[in-house]
Amino acid sequence: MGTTGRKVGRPRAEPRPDSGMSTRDELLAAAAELFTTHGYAATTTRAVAERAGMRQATMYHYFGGKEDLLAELLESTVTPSLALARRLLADDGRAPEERLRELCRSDVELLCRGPHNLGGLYLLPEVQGERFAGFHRVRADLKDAYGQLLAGTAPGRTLDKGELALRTDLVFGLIEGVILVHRSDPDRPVGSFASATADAALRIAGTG
Amino acid sequence: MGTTGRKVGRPRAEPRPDSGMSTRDELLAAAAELFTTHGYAATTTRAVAERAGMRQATMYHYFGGKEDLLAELLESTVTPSLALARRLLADDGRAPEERLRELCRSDVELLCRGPHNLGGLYLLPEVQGERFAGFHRVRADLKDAYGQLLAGTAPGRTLDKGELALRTDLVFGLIEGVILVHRSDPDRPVGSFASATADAALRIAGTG
DNA sequence: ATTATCTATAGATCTATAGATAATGC
DNA sequence: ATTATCTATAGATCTATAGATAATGC
Repeated sequence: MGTTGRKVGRPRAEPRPDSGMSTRDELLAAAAELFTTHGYAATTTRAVAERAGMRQATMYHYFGGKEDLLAELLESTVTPSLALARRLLADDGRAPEERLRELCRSDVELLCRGPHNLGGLYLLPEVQGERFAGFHRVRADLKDAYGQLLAGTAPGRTLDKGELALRTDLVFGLIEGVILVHRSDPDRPVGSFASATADAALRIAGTG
Repeated sequence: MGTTGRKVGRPRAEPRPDSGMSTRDELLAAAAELFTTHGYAATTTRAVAERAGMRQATMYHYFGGKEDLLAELLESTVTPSLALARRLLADDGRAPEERLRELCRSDVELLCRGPHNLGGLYLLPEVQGERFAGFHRVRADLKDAYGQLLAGTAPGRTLDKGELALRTDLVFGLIEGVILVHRSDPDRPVGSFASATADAALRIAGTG
């Protein structure tokens, strides 16, 4: 269990310095990079495996196939966001506006940080398939959390249900739209952009 | 030149009622449907051709390959939008806010109307490739038009260049984000949604 | 003995081209 | 003669499995 590479098993055909990640995580990282840049269907299992430093067939020791890689990546991008949303919903001590702003800011950071545009996975057409129901459930829960925070935001005026749902969609759309903005300009400084987007979200919410 | 189908050339193996469209347009329509639902790489030339009612090889009589189909579809979705933006920019008679609102509303309608989610083509990862430089140029021009209208919108306060660019990105991101909103709820009534989105855009622009 | 990896490959595609064919047009 | 289509196919993949191999662990 030292810091040097695992030694059990046949050695790789083309050895590499230890990345520190597990082989499984190396495969996920390679898939993330290739899926976001070339797309899911255009990425071959061979490309993923060799980017991760092994031969094509070896991938099947860790994953049942390409779909499993995408499913796991998708859920890993949206799960931390839902966790934060739940914490914020439970936090009575702060004004709903502040909590909504923080959720927006954090999500923009999540979508824009990281080596590859991981958020870009949302854009893949394959994601619509019900093979990825797990992801869709988590995403729906997250959107629901946005809606609840947003509802608490306008105590003065009463918003009817339809109006509330519409504003939730617009705010959620703005945040997910960030993926496209980030794709067309990946080098933008993230921090100030996240704050500005959160401000814009609050203006859409109606508490400007 | 009657309204009945063209008769020249070998008949199709599986005849169909005349759709009224040219064969070329039938191929484009088939490609639009399949690209938006299954993605570009996952769509085979055979699938496109057969959806359009002919055998795979016949497609090559009309297009050089799959890429040509996507390039033409992409440009056709963004070109009408740029045309409207240019008309609005030239129209001194109306307030910039009103013109920006109309551009936003029209773009949301364009992205949401139509049989398939044509706007969904923007989301395909392949689109980033420089093979589609034509599309990117038109899209950049469109974004520029948004920026110019937005600049005219705030005559009171002076926005510095960076602030203006940021707001343009946010407004443009909101509009393109509509593609994602529409994808997750395709049956929403478009008209009122377009108006609401345009209002939200103006709030982001700073002229609420 | 267990493990992680390798090599090899069957079977199933998919794209693009070559060349034949069945209509109309002249 | 021209045209739109067809059939057939070469060549290039790609996925997933079978089975061998080269390490460590006991």
